[in-house]
Amino acid sequence: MADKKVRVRFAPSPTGGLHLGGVRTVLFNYLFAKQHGGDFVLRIEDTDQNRYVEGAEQYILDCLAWCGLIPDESPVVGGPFAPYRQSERKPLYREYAEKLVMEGHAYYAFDTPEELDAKRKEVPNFQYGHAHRDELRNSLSLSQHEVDALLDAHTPHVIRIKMPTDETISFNDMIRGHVSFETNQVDDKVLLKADGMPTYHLAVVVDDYLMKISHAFRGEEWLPSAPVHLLLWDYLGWKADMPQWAHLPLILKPDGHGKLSKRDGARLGFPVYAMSWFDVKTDELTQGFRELGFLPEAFLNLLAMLGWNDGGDQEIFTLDALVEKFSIERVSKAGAKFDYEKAKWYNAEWIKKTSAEGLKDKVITVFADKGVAVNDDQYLLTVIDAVKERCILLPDFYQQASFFFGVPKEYDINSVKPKWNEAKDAFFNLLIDRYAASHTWDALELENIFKALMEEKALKAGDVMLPFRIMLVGGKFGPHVFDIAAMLGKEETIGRIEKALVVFNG
RNA sequence: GGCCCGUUCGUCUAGGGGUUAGGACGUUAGAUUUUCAUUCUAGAAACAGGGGUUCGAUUCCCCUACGGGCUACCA
Repeated sequence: MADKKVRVRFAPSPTGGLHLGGVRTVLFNYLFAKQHGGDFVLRIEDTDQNRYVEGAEQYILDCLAWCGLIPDESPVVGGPFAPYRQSERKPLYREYAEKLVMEGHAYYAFDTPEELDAKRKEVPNFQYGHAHRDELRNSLSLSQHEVDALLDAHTPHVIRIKMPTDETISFNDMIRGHVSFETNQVDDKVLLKADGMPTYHLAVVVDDYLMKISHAFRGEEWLPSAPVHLLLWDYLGWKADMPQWAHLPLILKPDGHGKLSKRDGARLGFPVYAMSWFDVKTDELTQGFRELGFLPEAFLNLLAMLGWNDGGDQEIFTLDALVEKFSIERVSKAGAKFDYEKAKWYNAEWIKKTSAEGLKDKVITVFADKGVAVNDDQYLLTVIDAVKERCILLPDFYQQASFFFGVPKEYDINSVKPKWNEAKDAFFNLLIDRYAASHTWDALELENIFKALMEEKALKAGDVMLPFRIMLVGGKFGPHVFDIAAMLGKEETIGRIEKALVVFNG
C-alpha cells in the first residue's frame, strides 16, 4: 500500500445544484492528485432513484469544466474502471452484500418502514443495533426456516451490517489525527436497499476498492459513518487496500450557525452554487458564482483559502501554485463561515490581475447580454485596461464601460442642472471649437486645451469638470475624463458635448 | 437525548511553553484622485471559562461552556 498510485475521487449524487463546499472538495481532491501525479476520478453516486434529477450529471460536468478541474476518468470519458455510474454497477453490490451475510457480518432484515417507525416511537433513542435487533424481523431473530420462506416469497428486505459489540474502531484522519468510535453506539446501517441498490455505505467501499482509490477526502458530515466503512473494508478482506481518509471541515453560514445552504444565499444575497441551477420541481432558479460574474480562477482561489493556507501571507494563488503548495495536513479542522465580502475581494483581485486579452471574451459576453455589440477588439482591450481596476464582478464592466460603446442614454442631470448657467454653456461651445481645431488628440493635450480655456473664462475646475464628465459618461463614474475623451476620439467627443448641451439647456 | 468533531480579532487564518500574538477581508482616520474606484499610510480589533503540568501557559492535559455534524431502505 505504501507505493500505491495516488487515485482520488469526487462522488456526487446527481440531485441538483453543485454547492461551493462540493467544489472545494473537488478542488482539494484535484490538488492532491495532481501534486502526486495521480488520477482524479469522477464517480456518479446515483443509487437513490427517488432523488435522481435529470440533467444534474451534465450540470456537474459543466461546473467542473468551468472550474478547470477536469476528471481523468468519468462517465463521459470512461476509464479502466468503468462504468462510473453506480446505477450501472448495480448487480455488483448484491454479490458483496450476500458475501457479508454468508460470513456473518451482515443479515437480512424484513421490517417494513411502518414497523420501523413504530419501533422508533416506542423506544426512545432507538437504534437498529445490538440492543434491539432481536426484537425485529431479521435473519438474526428469525429461524433459518422462516428466513428461507420469506426469501422464497420474495418478501422485500434489506441487508444490514451487523455491528460488533464492545469494540473500538479507530483510524488516523489526515486532517484530524486519531479518531475513534465505540461500535455499540453505531447502528446496523442498511447496506443494500429493498430495490437492490446499495446505500452509500456499501457502494463507497466497494467502488473505492474496485477503483483502487488511495485517498478518500469528503465532508466532515461523513465522520460518524466512518466506522461502518472501516468495518466493511475489514469484513470484505480489503483492509490492506483501504484509502487514507481525510474529513474536510464544513462551510458554515456567514451569520447564525449551521451548514451553508442555498437558502442562505437567497436570503443573504450571494451565490452558493458554482453555476446557476434551475430546479424544475420548484420552478426556481438559484444563481451561481459563474453567472454572477466570478472568474473561475477567483472562485477556486477563494475556495482554497476557506480552510487551507500555506502558512505564509500569500492570499492569491493560481491553480498551478495551489497544486504545488497544497497540503492536506494544513487544512484546518474547524468549519469556516463563508464571507461573501472577501469572496468579492478575491474576484476583484483576479480581474485586476488578468490581462485585457484574458478578460476580453467574458466582457464581450457581458455586453452581449445587455444588447451591446462590440466590434472593435483593439478598442475593447483598451477599454478593459482603463476600467478593470474598478470592477469587482464581471457585470460591472457594463456599468463602468458601456458609455465607451454608445452615447449615454441618460444624464445625471441633477448633478449639473442646479449650477448650470450661460457662462458654462459658452465655455463648452468654445471648447467644441478648440477641440475641433486641435491637431493632436491625446489626454494630455485635451486637458491642456481644457484648462487654458478654463483660465480664460475664469472658471474653476469644479465648475466644468463634472459637467464634462457627465456629457461623456452620463454619470459620476468612470476613468479620468480626459482619458475617456482621448479614447472616444474627436468626432464622438464633440458630438457628445453638443448632444448634452441640448439637454442641459433644455 | 446519544455519539463524533471542533473553539486565536466581526470573518478567513498564522503562530506556538517565554512573541509588541502576525497577515488578509471588512471597518475607522488620513494622503492621492476636486467623479468614483484603485493605490498608499495609520488605527481599532482575538488566544471561550475553570482547573492542572510548569519557573512560566494562548500553546500540553482534564473538565465545563459554547458551536457544528450525525443519529433514513439520502448522499
